[in-house]
Amino acid sequence: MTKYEIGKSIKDRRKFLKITQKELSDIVEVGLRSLVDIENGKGNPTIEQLNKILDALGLKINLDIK
Amino acid sequence: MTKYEIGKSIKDRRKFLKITQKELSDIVEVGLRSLVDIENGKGNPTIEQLNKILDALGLKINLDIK
DNA sequence: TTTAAACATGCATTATATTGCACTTAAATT
DNA sequence: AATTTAAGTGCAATATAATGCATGTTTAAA
Repeated sequence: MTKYEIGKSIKDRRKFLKITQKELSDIVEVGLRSLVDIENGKGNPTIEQLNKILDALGLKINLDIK
Repeated sequence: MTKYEIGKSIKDRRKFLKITQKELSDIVEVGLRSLVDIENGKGNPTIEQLNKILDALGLKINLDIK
C-alpha cells in the first residue's frame, strides 16, 4: 500500500464513521493541516502518527508477504 | 502493530534473507544509522521510508479492521 | 441560488527524524 | 582465545515533517 492508498483508506473510513476532519484531528491530536495532507497522500506521516489516526478509526497496520 | 513490532518484523525478515544491515541500507538508500533505529523500534520512519525497506524485503503494509 | 460547513492549499515557523562519524559492544569465524 | 564482521549508540549537523494561520474552493443544506 502506498501512502496515497493509505490516505484514501483513512478518508473513506472517516467518512464511513461520519466524522469531520476537524473532529478526528481533535481526537487524535494531529494537526488539521497534517491530517488533510495525509488523507490526500501528501505529507509523509510517521508510523506513530499513522497509528494514532488508525486507532481512532478502528483500523490497524499489518505487514504481509508480497 | 506498533513501531516496535514493525521493527522486529523487519529485522526478522532481513535475517531470514541473510543480509546485513549495511547491505539493506545500501539497497534501500536509508542511512544505516536510521535502519538500526527502525529495527529496534526507535526512530519513527515515514511511510515512504518504511515502504522502501519493506519492498526490498518482499513485504508490504496492509490496513485491517481491528 | 444563497449560505454555511467542510475541505484544501501556500507559506513561514517550529518540531522531529535522518544522517554520518567515531566509538563501543556483540556475534561469528578461524 | 584472537580476530574479524555485524550490530548498536551518542552526538552534532542537516533534512524533512508538523503545525497554525489566512485564504480559497468545494459540497451540501436551506
